[in-house]
Amino acid sequence: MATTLKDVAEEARVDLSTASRAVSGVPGVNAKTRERVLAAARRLNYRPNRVARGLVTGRTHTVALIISDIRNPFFAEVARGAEDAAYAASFDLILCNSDLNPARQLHYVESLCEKRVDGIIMNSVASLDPEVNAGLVESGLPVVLLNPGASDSGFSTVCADNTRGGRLAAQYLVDRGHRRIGHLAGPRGHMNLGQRTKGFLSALRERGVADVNVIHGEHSFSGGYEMAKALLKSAPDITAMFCANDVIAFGCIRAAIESGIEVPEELSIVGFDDVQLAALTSPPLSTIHQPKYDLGQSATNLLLGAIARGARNTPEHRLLGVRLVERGSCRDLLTIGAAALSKSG
Amino acid sequence: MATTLKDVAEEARVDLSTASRAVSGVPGVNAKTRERVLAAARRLNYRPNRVARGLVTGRTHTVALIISDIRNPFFAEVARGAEDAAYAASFDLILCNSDLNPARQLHYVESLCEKRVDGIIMNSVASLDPEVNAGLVESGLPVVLLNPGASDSGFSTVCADNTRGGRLAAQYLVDRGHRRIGHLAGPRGHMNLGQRTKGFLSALRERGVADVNVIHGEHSFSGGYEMAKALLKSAPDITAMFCANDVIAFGCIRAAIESGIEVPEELSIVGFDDVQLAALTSPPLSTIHQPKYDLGQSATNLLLGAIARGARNTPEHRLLGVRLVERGSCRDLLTIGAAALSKSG
DNA sequence: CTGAAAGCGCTAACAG
DNA sequence: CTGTTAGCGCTTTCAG
Repeated sequence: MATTLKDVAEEARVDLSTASRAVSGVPGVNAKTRERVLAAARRLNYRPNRVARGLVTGRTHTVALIISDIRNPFFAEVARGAEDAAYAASFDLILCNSDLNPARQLHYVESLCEKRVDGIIMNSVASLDPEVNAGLVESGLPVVLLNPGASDSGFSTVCADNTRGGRLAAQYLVDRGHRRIGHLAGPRGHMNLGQRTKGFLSALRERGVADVNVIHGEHSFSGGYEMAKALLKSAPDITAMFCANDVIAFGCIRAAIESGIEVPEELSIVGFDDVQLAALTSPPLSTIHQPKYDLGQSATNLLLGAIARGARNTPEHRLLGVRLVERGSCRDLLTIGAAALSKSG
Repeated sequence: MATTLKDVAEEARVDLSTASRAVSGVPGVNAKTRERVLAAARRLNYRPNRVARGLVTGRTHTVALIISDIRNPFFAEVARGAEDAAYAASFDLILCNSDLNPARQLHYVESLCEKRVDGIIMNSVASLDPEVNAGLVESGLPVVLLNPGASDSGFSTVCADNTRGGRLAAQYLVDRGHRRIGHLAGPRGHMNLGQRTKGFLSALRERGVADVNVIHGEHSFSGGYEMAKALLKSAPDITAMFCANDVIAFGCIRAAIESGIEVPEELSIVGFDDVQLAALTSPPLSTIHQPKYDLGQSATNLLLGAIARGARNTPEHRLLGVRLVERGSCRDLLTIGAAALSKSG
């Protein structure tokens, strides 16, 4: 069917091995012969078969990215950073959506190993069987985690400073006079979101704020909507809400609107991620910014480095900075004018 | 290094080929022997090498999706539909972002061919070299296009009824009294967006509306922002704007806000796609809904079918329905109250 | 610098 | 039902 290297070799009247050398560009080949082979290849419209090459070299020039859902704009941004880095190095990127489902994640990991991808970037699901995890480490397949990672997981990690982000949110809210606060935390056991919660709560505690309602749920638009509905009902007197990510915050805004609660007049909301559309919601969302594209790019470059090095490397851990972006979703309770206005309204 | 089928065969004291049959689950194997092989495989923690298998079977169980940018929420939705369909069939999905750059798209297509992916789903870039295109068709590699496609391209296509969507937008605006209209069309030569423009303009013409300003640019947030700025300056008297997609519309809203133009009071805006966050902007965006997830899923299933069938099939063309979703970004100029209000304002 | 030969790990006729 | 024998298309020693 397709023309093979053998055809090219015959056409150029050289041995298969010489054709191989010429085509893959290794040094020791006579310039004339090489040109002859290349010409023959062009004439026959030759396309090297990477599968065959992969079988002998043991490298596929392919990496995989396992995330929960590409529809979350945060991950879209990460994926783009990852793909750009992969593309720059002539690698391809396999995209996997796990929905945080351990079974689905496991399926991906196994399938990817069988396909001999050169490396994997993923959010470790806490519930990934420790035995499988150990097997993965032992297999020597380069893996970069997009979360802080269990201290000893043995993998490299790249993630934003979630704890600090959580603290920033707490500080911001408390500085503006909020004392009865809600927190939409997302799924239990999620490492990144969990750190945000941890940082948020500890900063709150340090500031003597004890009245905080934490609720868990899915870290999606509808999850945010549902958590907000529930919390708004069980604790109607809260004045501010910290959402573990922007998409949750969007769901929260929607829930507030439907409940006739004005944002930020009656309820202040802080998100996390600083997704592009955070600037476009009504009101625009104040949120913790993290470098999403860089996260994907950095993780991929780290992975690519490990692959190139070949040998088992000592894990490296990168922590990327965060900052608060102030927009219009929070009210300052300490500003007299605003306070008076609200009391009278 | 990794344990191979040969190891398993030795461990189970059978021939390599028998081990192969047992592992790949072909019928003619004694139940006892099969169990013995499977046990050995488990004991040795055997992982079949799909690369090797791929070399002999000629199938990689991998398909690719080439889009312009995964950060466009429309494509994130499409990609998820595609990945779910692939996952359901035990295929993997390689994600490629072309930015509509012909060189980058070409690079992907060649690289994917060399990697022997089983099929490709993509937005054909008009400027993809016709010769390359022909070569692709001739190669017999299954391809599904996410756009109407040049009549004769020889590929299957799956896309929304863009023309009808454009007509819907025109009708809606005209019915509400708009006569001086702008259109942010996106990049020249883009097939999907081009059809929207075509449908929009022809419906406008049929209704006797001649005063329409069309402007081209990138089909991104910043592209929308820039096109809107330019158009708002050159034709400040327009009362409505049809944006070729939602992301453009978001940029348009931002431009209007910055120019002190109120939406929808002074400027009505209609988008296209009905991206999830269209409901959350201020004001919420009225837009043409298209089934994004289904698009990706349907395209993938079509592709998978072609792959399974093996032989070259006659191209199939699927056109998915659209509908207008009315939200808050358009004003009805024919409503007396509103009109009076605006005149006095 | 080039050719000969071996083999990557697996499947697929073909005999027995 | 199982073993024998060829490869899939390519890289990579090893000689010459």
